[in-house]
Amino acid sequence: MVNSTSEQIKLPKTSESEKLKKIRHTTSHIMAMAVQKLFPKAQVTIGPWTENGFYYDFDHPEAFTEKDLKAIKKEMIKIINQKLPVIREEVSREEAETRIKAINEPYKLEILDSIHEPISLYYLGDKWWDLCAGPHLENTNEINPKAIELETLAGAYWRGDSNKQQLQRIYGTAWETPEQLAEYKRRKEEALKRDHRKLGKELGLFIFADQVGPGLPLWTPKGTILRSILEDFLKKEQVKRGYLQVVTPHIARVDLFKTSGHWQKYKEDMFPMMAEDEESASLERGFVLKPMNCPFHIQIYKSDLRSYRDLPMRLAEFGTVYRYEQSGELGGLTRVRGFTVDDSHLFVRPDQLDDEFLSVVDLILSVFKSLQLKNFKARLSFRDPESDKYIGSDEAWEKAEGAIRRAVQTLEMEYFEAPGEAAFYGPKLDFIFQDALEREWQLGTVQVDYNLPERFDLEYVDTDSSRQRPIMIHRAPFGSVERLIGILIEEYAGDFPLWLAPVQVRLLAVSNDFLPYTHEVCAKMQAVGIRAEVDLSGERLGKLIRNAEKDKIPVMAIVGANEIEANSLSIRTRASGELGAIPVTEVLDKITKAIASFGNF
RNA sequence: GCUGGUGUAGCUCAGUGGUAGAGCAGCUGAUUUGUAAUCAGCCGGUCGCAGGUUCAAAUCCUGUCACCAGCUCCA
Repeated sequence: MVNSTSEQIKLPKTSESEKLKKIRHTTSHIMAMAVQKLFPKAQVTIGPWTENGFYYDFDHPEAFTEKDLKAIKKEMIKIINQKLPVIREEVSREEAETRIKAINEPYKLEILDSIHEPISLYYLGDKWWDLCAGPHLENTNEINPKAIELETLAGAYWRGDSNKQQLQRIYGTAWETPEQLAEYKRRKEEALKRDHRKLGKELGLFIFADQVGPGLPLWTPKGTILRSILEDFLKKEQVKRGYLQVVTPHIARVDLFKTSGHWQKYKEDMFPMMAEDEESASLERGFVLKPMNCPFHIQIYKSDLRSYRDLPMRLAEFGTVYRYEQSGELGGLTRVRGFTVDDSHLFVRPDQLDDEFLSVVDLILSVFKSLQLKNFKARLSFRDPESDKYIGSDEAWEKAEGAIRRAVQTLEMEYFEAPGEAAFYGPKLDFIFQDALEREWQLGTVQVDYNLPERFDLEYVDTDSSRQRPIMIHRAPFGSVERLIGILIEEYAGDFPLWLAPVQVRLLAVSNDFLPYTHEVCAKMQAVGIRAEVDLSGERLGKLIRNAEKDKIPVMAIVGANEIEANSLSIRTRASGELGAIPVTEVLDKITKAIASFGNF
């Protein structure tokens, strides 16, 4: 239940509050000081704020434990109570270097190398200091010891580089008041209840089986309804827009992916090649599970000579791909090893590129609208000019990035640019969503690709009968059906809108005497395509309702003597509670209309 | 892949070296019930898996698998 007082407590992100920035920065320093007091061997590295707190990375030979966290927090409170002034001092690079060398902190020296003047140090009294740009509070006693918490331990690589030393990271949070901290904890608890892994299990949507393997979800009948409805919905939208559905196999010769370049780039991230014998294996001759659908669709395009009149050609497939994700990356439905992409590849002429791109974005936005997804960010994932992991000419990249930028500007979308996030063959427009724990995931994506048409030597015959090269647009509004469902579960907190709910109506008989009528009504509902079921458990009404509520069934229809008398149903919905008796025909009408309009009862 | 944590009945969890427990679910029986739990009985576990230490291991040690948090990666 929503607590009205706690609802009023605002929890600003760090970036929205100067005060919290100072509190968290200073608290992270206090934590580092406490750690070094208790663990003199610990070396300090960096300790920035995060949107909900802060962390500090330490190099320390022994692993910190949960017990250590308690001791560290105690020590922090002592430091706070010492009322140490926080003093800023600006020093020259040479002076900073001398002082860092004096306390033997090699990581800090590296940081010094990478920062620009002015170089500032912050002292906690005269007991401890850190190289830091601030801002900070003026005195440690401005921190409320009851408003801080050390949360969790984790490993983190120095400078985010997995080839470098792994450090120990301590995450903590700090607020202005204990009430804020309590509210923060409460919201974290709430978020945990929305976790799609928990809800997916409770609602019986999907399972994982040890014997099948990690990252390989199995879809139950209920979960399959969800998947199928989503797929059918998108297929209908695609038919309206001239897409052509295709089907391609799950495996292919490794050569296919050598031509596309995936093998060279992602060999380690693919399931191992299947070879007939050792000789074939050594010659890299064999079959692989597909990690992408594009090379298959390209083959279909190539299977015939295409005219400029055939373009744009939009080949679409719900294609299941397999990627050997690192074991530590797997989790729920958001990162799996086998997943289904609502993939399509559009082969277009250069003069069609901008319009096609716009209509793809339009499709994606309309899909999100129907799914009531609002909290997403548009990311322009461009090439990192420093990196050499991309294929293709600079000219092709510039053209592709230009097309994407023109599209978001034409549509006046809010977006941000992310250099280094491009695919190896082209830039992307990605739609980023957050899960219940505020982790970000890419769902929809549109990519402009000049490179694969080149690698596969794609052509069409132009008006002057010259051979021209088409451009490819890769696009997937859902991205991955699995990930989408994970996000939807969390977005809806398990309360699916009527058109998506695996069970739309559950009929509850007040006593077994009324079951025949209940079955009759259920059959009527099923006959018009409503997913209805009768509760046969024979429990009392209170229990039936409780179970239906727990199963998050959107519409409960209660049948007793009164309803049979009036040929009606007592309707109770998850969203609005008791609605009273409504004639059966009206109920059927309302439900079918609500489903058709993606609305509620 | 790396660091740390967790793994006990279908589910949620208790059990720190001495005979494996609870609630819910399931089954059976009684009850025939009007808007979030009717009562009673019964069933249910190689304590993730494999080694080891010990008279004795869910409990201690080693390895392994899976999951969780974070890091790294993500076509």
